[in-house]
Amino acid sequence: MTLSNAMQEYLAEAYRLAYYQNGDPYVSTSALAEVMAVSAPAVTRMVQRLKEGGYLEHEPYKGICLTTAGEQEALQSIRRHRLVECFLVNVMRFGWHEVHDSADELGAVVSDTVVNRMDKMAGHPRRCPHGEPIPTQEGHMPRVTDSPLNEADPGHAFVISRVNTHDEEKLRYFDSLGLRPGTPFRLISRAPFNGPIELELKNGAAVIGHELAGALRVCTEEDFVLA
Amino acid sequence: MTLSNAMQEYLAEAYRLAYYQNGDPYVSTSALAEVMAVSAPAVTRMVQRLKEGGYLEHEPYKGICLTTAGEQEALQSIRRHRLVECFLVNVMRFGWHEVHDSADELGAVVSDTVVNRMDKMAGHPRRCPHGEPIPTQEGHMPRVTDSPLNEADPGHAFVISRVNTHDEEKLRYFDSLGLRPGTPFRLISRAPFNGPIELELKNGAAVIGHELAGALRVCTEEDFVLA
DNA sequence: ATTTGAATTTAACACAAGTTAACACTTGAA
DNA sequence: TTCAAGTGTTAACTTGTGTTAAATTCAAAT
Repeated sequence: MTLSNAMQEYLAEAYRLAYYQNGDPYVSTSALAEVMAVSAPAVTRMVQRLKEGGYLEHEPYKGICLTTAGEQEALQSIRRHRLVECFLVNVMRFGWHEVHDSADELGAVVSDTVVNRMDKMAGHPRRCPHGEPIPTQEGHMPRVTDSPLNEADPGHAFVISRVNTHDEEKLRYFDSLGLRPGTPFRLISRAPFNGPIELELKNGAAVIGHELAGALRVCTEEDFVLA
Repeated sequence: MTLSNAMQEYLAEAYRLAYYQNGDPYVSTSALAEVMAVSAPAVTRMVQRLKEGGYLEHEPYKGICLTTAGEQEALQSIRRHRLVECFLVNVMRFGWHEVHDSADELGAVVSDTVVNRMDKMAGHPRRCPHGEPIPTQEGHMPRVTDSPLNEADPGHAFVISRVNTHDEEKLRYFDSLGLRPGTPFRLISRAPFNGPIELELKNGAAVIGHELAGALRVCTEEDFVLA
């Protein structure tokens, strides 16, 4: 069976959801509907088709779980998307906070030849502009070790690892504060009861709310370089 | 009314057909079906929808004819396509003979922002890699004056203006002979009865058949630079 | 002037992907 | 233990784009 673009997108999103919700590998169909901005029944039916193709398991009323084949398709799709993002930012000089939608559209159509050329021109990046790791051509997703900023230990030095939102407004705000993947900083304090979080950047301090901080994942300087 | 990608493609192809078949402005639906690689009824129905939108006139059993609105849409679409081709060739260093299909897919999805950036990075080109003129952002198609190589006067100097085929094999062959848009040469002779055509290039001679020569359009050195 | 064959249009149907509305399952609390 | 609330699935319809088969129109040749 040949996978349509829509099918690949479903697989990719399912993978992303499973990847973030560490623990059980099941993803609910409604979560998928949410991220795909689509109705729940649409998801259920697509899930059935993908199941017939052997790309996932479906435990009714419980959730879905990608098979190896499905995972591979998802990884190829994610790779395309992230490399396109890198190309748009590193080569075409768009802002890292404004490329997600364009990359979505382009990622769906570019041929492997073009993607590989983009990869080369972007300097064989290891992470996308939002800090997410880029799967290898062989379909392996690098592991990253990081944690949400609102759970990190005060007093230590960190680096922004990933910025985990596609909300354009939030991204612009982070960018304006100088908070981008790779930015080093020191975590001064985290006020109790989900209070504000105080950071010290290279040039100046910054304070952000607890919730917003949840979108930022941080790690140590050494951990930032991927294995 | 908002135009789907398919609609834009129909308009663009209709424009191209009308542009090449100088003389009457009517384009037959079967010609459209041919170039779109689609059945005739599909064309007829789409033509009706586009007519309702005011993008073309339809004289049943005779052919279609774009309105000003339809022409503008077509030109925007053609512009996108050709700029993407230029970007793939000038910036990403693909061969001019291998980019048509990729450009088709990409041209359908890139946003205006991205196209304009591509335009800039490609050096604001005046012609696509096959020599076709690029419509302006305001929707004006530059006129080019050239004629088929198999009708040109022997003994004079020319420049390849356009290479008028998408057949990958032919393009590769032209490329291997050094016959590309912009290549200067002298037309030595044209054998009678549609016989072979003899050219003198910068480094060496070349001989090509009458029919193949029909795909090459040539002009004088001065005419090659667009107004 | 008819006829006949090619070109064109109409009609009927296929299929992918979406929607809303109605029905089915699970589960926590009375 | 049962049942109301919330989730998940099935069914029926919509839209966009394609198909093939049948009918229609045009025009050229007898």
